[in-house]
Amino acid sequence: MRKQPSQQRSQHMVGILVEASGRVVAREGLANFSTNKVAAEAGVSIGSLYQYFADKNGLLDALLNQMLNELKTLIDAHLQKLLKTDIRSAVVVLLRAVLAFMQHGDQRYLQLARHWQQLQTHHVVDELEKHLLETCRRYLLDHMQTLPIKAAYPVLFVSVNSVLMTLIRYLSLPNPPLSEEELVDSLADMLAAYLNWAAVGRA
Amino acid sequence: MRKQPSQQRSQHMVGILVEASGRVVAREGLANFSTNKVAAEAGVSIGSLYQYFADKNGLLDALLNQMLNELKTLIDAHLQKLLKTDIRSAVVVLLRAVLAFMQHGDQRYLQLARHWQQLQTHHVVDELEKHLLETCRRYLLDHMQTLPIKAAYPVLFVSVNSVLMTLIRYLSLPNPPLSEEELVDSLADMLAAYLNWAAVGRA
Amino acid sequence: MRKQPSQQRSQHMVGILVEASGRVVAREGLANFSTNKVAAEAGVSIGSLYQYFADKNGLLDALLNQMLNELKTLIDAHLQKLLKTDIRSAVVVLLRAVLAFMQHGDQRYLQLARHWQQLQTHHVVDELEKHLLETCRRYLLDHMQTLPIKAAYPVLFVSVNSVLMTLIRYLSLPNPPLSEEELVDSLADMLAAYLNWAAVGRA
Amino acid sequence: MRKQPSQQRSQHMVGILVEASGRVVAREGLANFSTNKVAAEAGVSIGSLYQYFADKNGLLDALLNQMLNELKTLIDAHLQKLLKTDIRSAVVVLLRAVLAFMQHGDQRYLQLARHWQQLQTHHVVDELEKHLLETCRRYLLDHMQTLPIKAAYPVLFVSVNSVLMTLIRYLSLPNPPLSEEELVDSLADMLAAYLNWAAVGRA
DNA sequence: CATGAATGAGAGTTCATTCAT
DNA sequence: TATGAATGAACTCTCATTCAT
Repeated sequence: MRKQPSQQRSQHMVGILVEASGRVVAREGLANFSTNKVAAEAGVSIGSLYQYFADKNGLLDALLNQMLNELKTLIDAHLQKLLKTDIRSAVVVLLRAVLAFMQHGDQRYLQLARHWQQLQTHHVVDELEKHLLETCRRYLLDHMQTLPIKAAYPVLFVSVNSVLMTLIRYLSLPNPPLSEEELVDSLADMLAAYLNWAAVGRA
Repeated sequence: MRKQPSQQRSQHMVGILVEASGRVVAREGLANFSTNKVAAEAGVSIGSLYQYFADKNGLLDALLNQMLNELKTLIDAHLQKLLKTDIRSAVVVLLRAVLAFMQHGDQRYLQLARHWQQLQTHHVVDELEKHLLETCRRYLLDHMQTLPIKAAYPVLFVSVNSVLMTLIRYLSLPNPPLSEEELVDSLADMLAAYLNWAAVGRA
Repeated sequence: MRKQPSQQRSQHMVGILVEASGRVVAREGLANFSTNKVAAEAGVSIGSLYQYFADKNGLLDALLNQMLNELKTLIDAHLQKLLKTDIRSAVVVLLRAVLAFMQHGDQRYLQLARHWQQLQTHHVVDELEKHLLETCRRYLLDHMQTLPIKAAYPVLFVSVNSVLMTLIRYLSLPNPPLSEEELVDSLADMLAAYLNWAAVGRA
Repeated sequence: MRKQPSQQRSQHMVGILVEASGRVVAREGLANFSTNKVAAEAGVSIGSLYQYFADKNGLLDALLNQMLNELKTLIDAHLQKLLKTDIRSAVVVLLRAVLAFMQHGDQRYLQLARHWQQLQTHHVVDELEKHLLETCRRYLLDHMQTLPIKAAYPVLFVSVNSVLMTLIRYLSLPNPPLSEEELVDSLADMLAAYLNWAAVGRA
């Protein structure tokens, strides 16, 4: 059972452990991530770790949630700006921000993104998808006139996931066969073409 | 050095072990895949397993290659038909075939697809991508007149991966929020819109 | 990295494991020495063993170092006495001490001595040889007048190894064809004759 | 049970297997010596191997016996010459021959000599020792006048083993701290000094 | 007799988790 | 609560030996 951190010390401890997890993931990769290493990295006993996290997955859960929240914040930070531009520019801005986010600092999130499949917790990807879907929906709502799409769910699902998953695939490549510029541009082109088509073609 | 035990018995044993690997992967997932489980599943001693496969990765390699070859065959089987239709129909046909393939039987390939990141041998995904890229290129070459795209690499990369990765994402969802029909249609729409745009927009 | 568990408990555990290693070596020989057997012999889990020793060699290293230190102590304990007597007596005293040491208790050290070749860590034999060589050199220095040898390395090498290796050979014999007395006397005679000759013959 | 090779084919087979064993030992070392490798090296099935040799040790036994016989032959080949010279020269000649023998060709015997301790079969060393002892005895008998030793067993034991074991020790050193010349000379000096002393000192 | 596929005990090692202190 | 020594099941892989063909 995960402990309900009701006090400051607990919160503090949880923070320290998640931070340590991040460093371990960044330094050793997900494959070499272990509870003992996290405890050592945090300068905390392994016993204490288990007071705050039910098991190894709990740590990764928390780390992923942290990532999720930072990503949500990132998106929301760009939201007002995004709502005012055309799709292509919006996608470009968003993708550049996400790419930068993934690569910043010690790359802990890059490691997670590259291996999200083996993480039990799909809920993070689901949540991120949901957030993006809603952002999308809002965008389309704001652009009803130029892009009169009835925001059909399948269109959004395919749009969001194509971009997201292709990004992850790109980040997984040791020697990417195309530059970030090219990737971002192409994805933006694709999405713009798709949504424009969806607006016009169905009109 | 592994022995290269000759002919029928070997092939038989190799087949049995790969088949057992498939069942273990299907039942327990890639994370819980182990040589002992495969040997037990195959009703064979662990020693025998190591007469035919150098190590654990050899087993996964074989399983992945099997999948790769079946996928290639699947694609090539549809090739002539695909070359004669428009993009949208081509994508629809291909996706339906791949979806059926991924879900048939015990879903062993689905497990592999979901966890392709942790497989040492990225070469299988890379090969599949390559095969699809070439198929794509050939298709575009055959449709030069209606789709005069200079087959820029980024366009192909984004096209192939958007479809492939979104498919994998869809197959990973325990409760997919859209039907296969919807998924296939939307992906086809997107790709058609993108490639048409690429042809026209750049002309 | 092994933990460096601190102080008493550590030392205790290390002691227990080295002691158990000794018993296993004594009982089963070096060829059948295994980490699992040591853990079982120590009444400790295999996991615990690996908290204190990096690997199988670590265990043997410790055992060998123990032996090395005891031997060094043994030699040094006799040093003052040795320096005051003639060579023959010195060799006799030393050999008797080493023989007793090798045979005491469960003969664990005898096993090690017999199989020193297959120990990765030749450094123990080398160290012992070095210690003996230095003791020799010091002895000769103290007896410059009666034994004016320029302490040529080959002379020392042959002296030390002849005695040491013949001793090991003797200890390896299940039914020695001569008594300890006879062995010790003969070796002492040989060494005395050699060094005297070296002193006189080269003068 | 070892098969009694009563026919030519058997003899031939035994020879082939022993020869193969030699090559495997030479190439891979004693630690990596395995029955399967020997069978493969001999171009014979592992099953056949076990028709001629009871177990792994049987092979090494045979190999050691081969070595023993070659060494005996070597000694005997020098016998007449040796009997006519002084001890020092005799030891020098013998040691040079043995050193050359150990290092010739593919060094299979060097591997065996370096690891004789872990070979179950001490009887080979025993036999060699016996042969050398008898050769020694005969030598002393022939030199009764200049070396009137009553051929006491301990003297012979120490003489033979000092030389033999120091030689093995020398051959075990990866970076010998003295040259073969120095080794041979020093051992010869030691033995000559010892036996001369034994003759004179006891006279 | 020859074959060589099959065996399986046993090797070294890891790591998530527990529990006495 | 905090600790961290202790646990042991599970892992990958080897190799001497057997036995059905």
